[in-house]
Amino acid sequence: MIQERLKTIIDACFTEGVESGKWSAKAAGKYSVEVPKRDGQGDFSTNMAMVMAGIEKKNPREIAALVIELLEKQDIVDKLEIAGPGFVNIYLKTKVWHDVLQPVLAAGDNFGKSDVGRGRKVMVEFVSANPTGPLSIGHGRQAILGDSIARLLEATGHDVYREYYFNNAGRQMRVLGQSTQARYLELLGKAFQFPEDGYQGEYIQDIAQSLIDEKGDSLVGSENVLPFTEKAVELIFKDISGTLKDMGITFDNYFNEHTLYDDGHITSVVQELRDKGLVYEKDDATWFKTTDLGHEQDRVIIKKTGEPTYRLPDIAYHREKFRRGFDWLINVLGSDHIATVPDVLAGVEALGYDPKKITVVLHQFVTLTRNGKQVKMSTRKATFVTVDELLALVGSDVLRFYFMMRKPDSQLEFDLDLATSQEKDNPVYYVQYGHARICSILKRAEESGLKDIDAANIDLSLLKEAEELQLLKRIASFPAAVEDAALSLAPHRAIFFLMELAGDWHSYYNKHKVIDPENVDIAVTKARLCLITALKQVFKNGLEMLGLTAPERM
RNA sequence: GGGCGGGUAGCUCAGCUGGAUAGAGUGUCGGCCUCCGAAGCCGAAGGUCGAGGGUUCGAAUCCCUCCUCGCCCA
Repeated sequence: MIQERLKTIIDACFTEGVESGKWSAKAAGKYSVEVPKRDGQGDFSTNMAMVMAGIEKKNPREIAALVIELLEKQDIVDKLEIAGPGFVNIYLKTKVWHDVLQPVLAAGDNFGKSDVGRGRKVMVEFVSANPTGPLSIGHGRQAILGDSIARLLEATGHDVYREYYFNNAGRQMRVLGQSTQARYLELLGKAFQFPEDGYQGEYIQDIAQSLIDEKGDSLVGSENVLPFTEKAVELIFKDISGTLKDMGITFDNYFNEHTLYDDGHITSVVQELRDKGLVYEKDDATWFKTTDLGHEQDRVIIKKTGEPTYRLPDIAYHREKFRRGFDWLINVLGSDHIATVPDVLAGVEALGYDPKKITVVLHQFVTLTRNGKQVKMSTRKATFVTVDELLALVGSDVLRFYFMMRKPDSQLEFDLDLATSQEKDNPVYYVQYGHARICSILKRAEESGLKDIDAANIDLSLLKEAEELQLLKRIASFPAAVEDAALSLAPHRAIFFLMELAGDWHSYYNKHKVIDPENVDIAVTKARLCLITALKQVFKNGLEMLGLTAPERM
């Protein structure tokens, strides 16, 4: 909130400098206003002079002196200095920082939210796991990543729609049905043949058992695998959505690939591409002429068996997304799906849509370690750890926090021993404890008759400790941090903000008393209560924005 | 062979669109509870930012080559 204000002021000074002939307009938009990394370099600094010096081949420190001439007239500015190679360090009057509290308290639960995304309709597609078994740890990362991106976009005013895309037809499903059928027969003591590449997880037995509970042995002679497949899909989906719900994740829509066939979108995509001369037949297969679109080779879209490859429905699906009126399409995918991306982009572009409106967030895998050794996972062999198991061990907050903590590009190592045996050292508690600690103090304040603190009648200039100013600055930077995390599709940055916020608070707490029974300076106490009330709001908003709880007691 | 993503402290990882003396957590070592909650705080030690070259006032960040790990494609 302060930084934006300062940026506006600096931009005005830049323009003034251009108009008065101090420098040219070439550096417009190229300089930045930043928070310096270390103390003693101002509340903010700008590299404007160095950028201009580079363009105009002049001495940066001389230009910096000209910049200072313009900035020192600004009323929020306290002190200016030229530093290092030509930075202009800016110190603001402390009143500026005291003034941040009242707006925060007035905004309440809305503090940190913005409307930069207003009017922008965005779909986040994620999870999209076919119903062949419980969600694995990799799906868990994707679910949490996608959901937290969606939440951040909502917080910045976007109109967000969450969608889960799946396919319950095809070979995978046939094998699932056959596996269930085999277990069904096995449980009834009949002869059975388990498919060679069948699903070996115990959940298949559970599904078979519930079929027995419902229909007894009436399906023993069935040559049709469909009843088994349908039951399996039904129960697995129920399980998946239950798991998602346990993590606070819901979808606006589950989109079945099959509707693309039923509604004729598959054939119409082929026809449309054919009309554009981008489809031809060769070796009994149908090809998409991606070489015309700058790719290395053409791709098969319909195999000689008549079955489409995955590319075709993917293209048709994305055309539907565009047709449904979304301005921004975000696909959260595991890095193993990277190969599908270029074909889809080429497809929608050929169909006349703008591929730049699609952003693919690729995330690397989760590696799981137990006893210091990596655990190998496979869905089919059922040697995986499920999200359900992890949730039972550590709960939603810890799992979400851990999975949000890393940027998508990084492989994420999830140490089972650490998550289970050393819960107390978990960073999520560090942040939540910060919130609980404030609640505890506020409760105590209330018990001593200090309530209904009204910022308007409190002398906030009494907040002059270095730690207090640090907290005020951190609080003021919250909206920008949210916006940055949201627009960069990087939830981990929001997590880091919260950890830094908690660090500032815990340090302050250990150094200064909010309520000091010995030194009963009621005015200072009131000012500090005002500060931590605002701080509590930031903790709460930040945590809840990311789907985490803000506990009052721990 | 090609594509994508990694390689930063003992370990797990931040480091934004190139900025000042490269950071956090954890681990190790040493301190802090008569005091608003010690799930906390303070301090110390710990680095050839995978290697080499280039671009420039300035490179962990951008470009090239190579090494290495993961995933995908042929």
